[in-house]
Amino acid sequence: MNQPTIKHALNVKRADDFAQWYQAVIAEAELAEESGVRGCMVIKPWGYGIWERIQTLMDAQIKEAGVENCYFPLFIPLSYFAKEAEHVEGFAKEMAVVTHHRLISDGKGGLAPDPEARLEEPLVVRPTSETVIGAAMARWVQSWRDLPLLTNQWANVVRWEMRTRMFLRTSEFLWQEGHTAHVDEADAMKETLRALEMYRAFAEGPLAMPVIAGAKPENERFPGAVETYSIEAMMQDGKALQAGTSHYLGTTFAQAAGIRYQDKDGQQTLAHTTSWGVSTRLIGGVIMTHGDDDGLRVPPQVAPQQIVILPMLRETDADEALLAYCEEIRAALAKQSAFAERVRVLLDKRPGKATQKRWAWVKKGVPLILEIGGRDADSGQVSALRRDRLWRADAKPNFVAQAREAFIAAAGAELEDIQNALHKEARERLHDRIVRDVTDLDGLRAYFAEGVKYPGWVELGWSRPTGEALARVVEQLKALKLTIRNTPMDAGPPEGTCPFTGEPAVEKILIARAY
RNA sequence: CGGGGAGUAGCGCAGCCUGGUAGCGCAUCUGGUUUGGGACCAGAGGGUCGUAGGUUCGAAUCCUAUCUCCCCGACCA
Repeated sequence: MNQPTIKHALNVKRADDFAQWYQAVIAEAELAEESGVRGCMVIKPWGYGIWERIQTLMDAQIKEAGVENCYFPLFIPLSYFAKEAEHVEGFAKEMAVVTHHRLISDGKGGLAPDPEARLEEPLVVRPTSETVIGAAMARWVQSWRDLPLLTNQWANVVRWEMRTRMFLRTSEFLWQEGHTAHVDEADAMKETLRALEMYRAFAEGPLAMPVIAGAKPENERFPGAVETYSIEAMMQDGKALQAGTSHYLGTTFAQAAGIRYQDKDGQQTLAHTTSWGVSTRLIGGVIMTHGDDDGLRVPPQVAPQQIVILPMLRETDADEALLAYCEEIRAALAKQSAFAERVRVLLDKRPGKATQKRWAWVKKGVPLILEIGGRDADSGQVSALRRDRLWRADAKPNFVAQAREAFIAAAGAELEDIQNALHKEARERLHDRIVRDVTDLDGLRAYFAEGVKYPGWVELGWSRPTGEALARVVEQLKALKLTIRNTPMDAGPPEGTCPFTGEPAVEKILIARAY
């Protein structure tokens, strides 16, 4: 018996070369491309459309929480950074610096910075905005009545990374950074955890990307933070991706910027601040969570288009009637709802065969494709292809012919079903690949042994060493190319002893290879 | 930033060693034949060979510098 062979849309498979597959998806789905500038990318309409969906949905949630959007400058005076030693040390190695404000001819037909136009104080291109927002907060906060002060900005930031990967680590990236100031630790911590929970729910919901929320170990904290929390997602190659962070900054930045308020007793008191963010890295997470050997699969909630209609044009007089039929269906679908929003549907009228255009949309990962021909129009039907169930057992595309009205009525529910199916698949993978029976270093070594292709994560109890003792643990793990991801919020109490120190375990941690 | 690899048509590549008018496949365009599931035939268009210098009568090819990308490492809220 001949097993039918599926002819996949990509020529690189995940199992053969995951890194190359990742890049193939980005190229073939037209998400982004190289820009000619080191570490920077051009985000193309389909990729940016996903980012806009992320922005739209998350911005609503940020506002729901009472946080207001602002915009702060791209350029930060160098002296702002100098005020907080730990913070500047954390970012010093990767900052872009503006030193001149004018160019002159270099006499060889080119241009060069004008030595006469050197800035008295260099400006740093923001790697993050704690310092400049802190300075503003110091002006805005006078009284306990001004707190909490809840701000957010959507912006680009620059970090001069040594090694870049599209969406995962680029020199310039887009993000949202929330910055808040509070009267005390309790209120600031509450906000820190609110943001973390917002990210967790956002990843699990609109992105259909299961994550583990937890506290970062001391060595992975944001420079200047008292406590850092993260959500960690598992990619299909078993590596962890830090997909969002939330920091309780204590009074570190309040001290540096002078964010003080007069409390109810009339005392000048330092505010407690937080910061939290997610970035275009989320798109990298979506790719590596949901992509398959035919390209991307975009969760319907963040898909720029949820349904694409491909008329089977034949360059005859019949085309006009077919397009009219398709347009009726488009208009009817656009009135349907999914996820409490209008369905986003595109009638792709571009000339060309439906069969050719289909594969472009498959690679882009649009959740539903409708191919409609004259016979469908005559019989009042549509042929629907779900991106998450692309192939039939006989290795042909899994088109399902349905009565037009029935399809339209069920379209919203079907999109929600696709969203759930993607989430379920990813959630099962995550849960299957977190192992809990590894209790010592040999076990770790065996689990993450070379040649084991897609390991997952290990959850184990440890004694939470600090300082030098923690540094030794980090070294040991580094030798195995492993990192501590976080202490899951809901892991429960640990048992036994710490595999690193031999002391009683006090909490559970996740250990994984990471992006 | 260290080690390795690579930049030639939109994409994938050959040509380079041994210098002599730029090639293949896919895609694109035109015509024809087909067409309810990733069509076929014929013809055509498209390239400052990453960039800048140098050697040479002549450079994709040799030399130098530089930019960008990929892999490994270091680094990485």
